[in-house]
Amino acid sequence: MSWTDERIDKLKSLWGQGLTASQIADELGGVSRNAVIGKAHRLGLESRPSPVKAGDGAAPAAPAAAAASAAPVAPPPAPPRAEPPAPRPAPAAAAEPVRAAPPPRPAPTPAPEPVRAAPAAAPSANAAGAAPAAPAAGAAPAGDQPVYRSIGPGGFQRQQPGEQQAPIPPAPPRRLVPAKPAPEFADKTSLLDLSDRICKWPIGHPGEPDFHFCGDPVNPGFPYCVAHCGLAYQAQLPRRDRRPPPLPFGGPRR
DNA sequence: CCCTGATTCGC
DNA sequence: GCGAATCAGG
Repeated sequence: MSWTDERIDKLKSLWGQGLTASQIADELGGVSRNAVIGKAHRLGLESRPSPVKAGDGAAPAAPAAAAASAAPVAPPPAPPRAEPPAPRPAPAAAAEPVRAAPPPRPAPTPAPEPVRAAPAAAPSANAAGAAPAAPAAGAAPAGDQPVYRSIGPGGFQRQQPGEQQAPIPPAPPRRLVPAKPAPEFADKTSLLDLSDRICKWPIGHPGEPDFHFCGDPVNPGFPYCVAHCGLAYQAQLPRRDRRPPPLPFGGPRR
């Protein structure tokens, strides 16, 4: 396969839509993922966030590469690609990539505050109980008994060198109280209100004060109401048949 | 392991 | 110019 104008156009288009190189390669057929990437770069297409250099601008200077080519001439200090933070705003607006369109995932439950904290299972004896031999004031330990010094309400600390042990962490003086539903959410659909019959579409964001769920009756067979199904599900045609103007969502059930 | 994009380098 | 091989992070 060669890079005809058509194929190049398609590559540009798909690349611009955010499809991965693999997907584009599938779409085009006859080329490998590498070929797509190579071509894209040669075309000067805007690079996309790579898992390799995703993070901050920690420019990983001249990487391996040079290894193979036993470069006789020492490469100069070489400013490692002063690539600026690339303000890639992403087209987003119009052409939402049909495929990778991240539907506002039904937020996996916002973890409603751990009401019941750890059972405080067995931090093996907290303060009170296990402390070996509380030293009554001046109680002189007989013989080679280690000496303990109270370090507060949490426990004791050995004083003899060589016999060290992490002090027992004081138990948190907190009293755990069952969470009560904030009154201002009374009419909102909370996590606890979710069921098979009501729309679980999240409204707002977990952690925000007014986060709640849609709560409308579901589109039977779906976790969301009809309206939100429209947002959550988008028609996914077989690759071969996909065309730029994507069909409206809400296609027939599988 | 899988995936990803970037890069190199022989062709 | 092309793309397999390789790298490196998720």
